[in-house]
Amino acid sequence: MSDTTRAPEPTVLRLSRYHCFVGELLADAAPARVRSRDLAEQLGIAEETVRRDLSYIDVEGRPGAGYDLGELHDSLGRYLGIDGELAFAAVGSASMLAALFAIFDPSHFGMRVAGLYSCLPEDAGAAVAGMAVRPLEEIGASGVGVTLLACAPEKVDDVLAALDAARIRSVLMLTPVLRPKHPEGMHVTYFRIPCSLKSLASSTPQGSSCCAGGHCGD
Amino acid sequence: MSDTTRAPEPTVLRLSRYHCFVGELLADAAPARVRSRDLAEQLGIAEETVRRDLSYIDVEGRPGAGYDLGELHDSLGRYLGIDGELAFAAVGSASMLAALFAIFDPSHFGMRVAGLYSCLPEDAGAAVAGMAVRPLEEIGASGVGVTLLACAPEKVDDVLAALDAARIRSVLMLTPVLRPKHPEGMHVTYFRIPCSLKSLASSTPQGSSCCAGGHCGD
DNA sequence: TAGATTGTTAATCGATTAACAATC
DNA sequence: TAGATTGTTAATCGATTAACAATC
Repeated sequence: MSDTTRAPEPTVLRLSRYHCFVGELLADAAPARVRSRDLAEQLGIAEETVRRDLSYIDVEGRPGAGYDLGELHDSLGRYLGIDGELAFAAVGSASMLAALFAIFDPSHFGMRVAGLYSCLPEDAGAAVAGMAVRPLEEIGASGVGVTLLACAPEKVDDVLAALDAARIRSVLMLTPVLRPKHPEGMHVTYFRIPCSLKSLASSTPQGSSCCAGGHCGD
Repeated sequence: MSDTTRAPEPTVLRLSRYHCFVGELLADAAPARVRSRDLAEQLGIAEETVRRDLSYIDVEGRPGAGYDLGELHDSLGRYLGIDGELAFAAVGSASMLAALFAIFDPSHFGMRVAGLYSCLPEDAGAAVAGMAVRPLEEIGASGVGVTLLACAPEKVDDVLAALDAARIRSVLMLTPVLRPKHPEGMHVTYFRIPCSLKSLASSTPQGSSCCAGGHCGD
């Protein structure tokens, strides 16, 4: 029922999980409706949490019958600022990009690669998954807002500066660096591989949980 | 001052960041002491949070003079269950492993690769960074507790089952899958690349924040 | 209508921040 | 001692869970 206040960060992360999940249900020609309980069970969270989360977006559930899949997917996408497919750029060596898209198929999640970029001269002319790898300098022309970054650690500061110059505000950072030089106003999500491995070392054997993350949420 | 209760998840994640950071300070031959304020500034958190976090581990700060770097590092490592270097295994194609260790040097974070494993027959005999890539079936012999997983999505369930059989309790999962078959009692941290990219799409241009999440914390 | 599930308010839980006495 | 910073208690903040009236 579209709460006026902005959803908190953990909620936004779950909303994007619902978006992925509902998108898959639609592709699978599943029943036309889902209940908060279904979502909750599949994603391992409480059903009250699902309803509370959905209260931030503009969708009407039907008491007794749940939510219409199509409406829910559209509304989630609208809230997340995704118009149809989410376009994003990726930066890294050609071999990193190839390895990455071997484990992550954007089309499976309703996403689309808007451009591939490398800062290595030897990657000039390379192609990954049928797409040309361009020099990083050209990223400004991509018109993209979100970027996945997996370059060598010593290049991170330069790449962030280049992304900032290209007016890219949002970056998902896979390369682990302790203290990157953070351009003003840029929103960077860090996947801290070493930190997460270390914190796993300490964890008592129990059920799952996420990143993100912090940010990550489960 | 070593609180008896177990530290909450967000705290554990920060403790592992302190461990990385203090480890780097030690390697840099920095001054022999740090104050909670220094840690807080460098990692972008409040200094009260740092002190509260450190109250869970067995270290004594000196009022007016902060913490001894060596003591702090040892105590953090002890709490996290890291004896010297943290050994971990990595699972993925040889090309994925090569790309990964090009952006992430474990030795820089006080970590050590205990073994590399692939489930692809064509990777037999391959080597990455001077280390042999072994068939996944041999992972039981590694004796390792923590594993980084970046295999193809269709292999995820099989690999998780193999890790479970090898008594590995903790996994950091890089491959995005909506609903992996989760072996009982296994602790899995998910880096959800598509979800994080989607939630970045919605984010208003502001300062940084983490993962993973969530789990990630900043 | 009866049954089921939503949307929302109130209660709980947990983590972060503030404040300050203890102390090196 | 005076100055600075720790360790801890209390206050705040925010998110999750529980409960239930509204409603399809």
